[in-house]
Amino acid sequence: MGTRWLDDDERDAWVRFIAVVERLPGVLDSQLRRDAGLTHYEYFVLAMLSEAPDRTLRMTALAARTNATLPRLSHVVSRMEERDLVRRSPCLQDRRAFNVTLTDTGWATLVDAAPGHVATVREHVIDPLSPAQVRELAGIADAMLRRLDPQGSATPPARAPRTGEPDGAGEPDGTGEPDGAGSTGSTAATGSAPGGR
Amino acid sequence: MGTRWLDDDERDAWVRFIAVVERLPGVLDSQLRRDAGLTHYEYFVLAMLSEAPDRTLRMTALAARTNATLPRLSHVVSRMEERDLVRRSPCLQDRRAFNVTLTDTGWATLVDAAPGHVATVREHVIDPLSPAQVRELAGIADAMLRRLDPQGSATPPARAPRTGEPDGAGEPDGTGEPDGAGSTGSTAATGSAPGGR
DNA sequence: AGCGGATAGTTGACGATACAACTATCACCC
DNA sequence: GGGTGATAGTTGTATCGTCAACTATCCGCT
Repeated sequence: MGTRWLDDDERDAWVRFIAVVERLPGVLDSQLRRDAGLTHYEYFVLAMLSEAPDRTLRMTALAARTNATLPRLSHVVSRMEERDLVRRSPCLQDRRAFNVTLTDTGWATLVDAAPGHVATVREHVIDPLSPAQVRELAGIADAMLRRLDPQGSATPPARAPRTGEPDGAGEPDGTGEPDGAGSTGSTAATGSAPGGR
Repeated sequence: MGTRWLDDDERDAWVRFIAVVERLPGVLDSQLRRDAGLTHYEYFVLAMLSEAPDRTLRMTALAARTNATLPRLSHVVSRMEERDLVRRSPCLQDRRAFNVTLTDTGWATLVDAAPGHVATVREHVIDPLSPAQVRELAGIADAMLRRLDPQGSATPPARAPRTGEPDGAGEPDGTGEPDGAGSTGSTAATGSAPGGR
């Protein structure tokens, strides 16, 4: 069975796409590192936590939402814990598990970093595209994700919570909102994160 | 001046897109590492060289085509040289510069690796898309690339050779084709590379 | 000539990631 | 009620990439 090589359209799309995939992380990392002392991955961890109920997520769930492996997340969380950006606490329901919570320092760091980061994302990704292209891109990325992430663990806030529930699933505190900053703060933190709800 | 946050369409596109950007390299790397003992970046270096005239490119040109920094390329080439995949030789026209040439071993390694790699690219990137989406993707990636790489150094084979000409620009040997395998081999090597000419 | 700034590339140290073990707990079930 | 397999997470090592010097060469100018 011969290999199905890429035709001209396909090769053209692939070469450009892989160039973006290779170059974009470096751009995101260096802007955040320079302006906020964070890697893009660390930023994303903060953003995901900021949108979670009670600003808390289990390691496994956080790893899935941040598109990373568990060992990688574990190392990153250890370093972030030393900088007081997040805090680990044992999960009461499952003694193998840990919850990770955003600290006030982490929240402040995120709010600080968000405008510059969003500007970078706009400059390099969103603004060069027409509104129609932005919608196309969502569809295209979604199609790829179904192969790259068959469980759909990257964006679970939309569906049934199959696994990785944070501690105390039925938390008494009904306000999903973080204290203090109100909805403005939440949007700021989001920056590059899913629309939560 | 307030930050322009992302609206719903934009955030949706961004979150899915960044998930692909984060996950895809790992998938490409582990397939190639498992089946051919190469990283994706090393594969790409081999592929770019295989399409260059005389299978040779200067460091700077190769770095641009492979979307990498010069220090990174330098380290990678050193390792690949030890494995006899490529060879460095001083550039006669410019004594600061070096040419990198694909060896026969490197060519064979590339030909070996190509089918599996292309299959992976198809599975995760191309085949999930409709033909129309493939064309859309080329346009979208192109628009982003104009910001990420304003000089357009990623795909220069189409335009004027502003910099980084390989040694002996007017090489006597007129056949751009590698020896042996003919056009089939060339296509195989291409795999994930630009259509050269 | 020869000086100054830019370009080509290398090197070393450090930081971060992947991968493979390993521990501890859970869930099932016979 | 104890064994078995799966799950949650950590840790150590080896590798890879980035960043900041540093060397060598080239180009333009006076």
